[in-house]
Amino acid sequence: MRRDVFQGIADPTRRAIILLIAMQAMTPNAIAEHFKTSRQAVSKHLQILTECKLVKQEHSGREIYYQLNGAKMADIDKWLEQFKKIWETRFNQLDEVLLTMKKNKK
Amino acid sequence: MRRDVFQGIADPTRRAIILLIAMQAMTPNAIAEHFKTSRQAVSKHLQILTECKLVKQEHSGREIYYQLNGAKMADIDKWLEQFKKIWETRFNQLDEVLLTMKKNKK
DNA sequence: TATATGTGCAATTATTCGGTTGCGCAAATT
DNA sequence: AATTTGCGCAACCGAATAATTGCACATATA
Repeated sequence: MRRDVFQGIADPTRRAIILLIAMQAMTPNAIAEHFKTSRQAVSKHLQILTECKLVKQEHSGREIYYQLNGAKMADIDKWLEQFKKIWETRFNQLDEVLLTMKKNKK
Repeated sequence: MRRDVFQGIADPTRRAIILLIAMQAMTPNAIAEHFKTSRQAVSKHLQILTECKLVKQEHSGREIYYQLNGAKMADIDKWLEQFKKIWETRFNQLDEVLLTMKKNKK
């Protein structure tokens, strides 16, 4: 299944997990302790987060530390950037309109 | 049903709709023309976007113009801000570590 | 070696999601 | 007044989602 970042952050539990491991890389068990759901459920969320590259694994013996992939978080920022540009353009157009009005006035 | 912004932007069609009306407010029919889905399907997406306040309506006779609520888009930006702060803190801590190492060296 | 621990994976279930179709209603058009 | 147009709403359907439970397997620990 093809996942994207926006699907990754859609679930509130997953956003909480992201926030947790943003501060410190953690194992599934350690993460699960912070929630009232089972470890397996957390593991599934981690799988989804891994699929959309929001999270990276680091193996250490039998433990697996999950850590946030900051670069992928930037994808969201990038998407938002689009709208900032659109709004800027809007304002520029508004400026032009005002300028034209001013010209026609005199 | 309680919706949040992240659920709103989770679906690719909805993101496309958001982008469309970001440029110009549009009616459901006009929006639907840009996709291969039915008007009713688009209407459902608009309903969801309205529920999470990402979109506002403006009635004009029997037509309804949907426009983007930029303020709500900022919610996403706000959420991302958290992580930027966490990362900054991380870097500051790294600075401290390097500083401590430097001190111990001499 | 036997046991405990950390993990992923498969099967199951209830719920939600995205879509279609059909309908009713109010506003425009004829 | 009759018809067309734009819209929301409800019923329905197949697919995806989130969560639970049970299991298998590798790595520590006794």
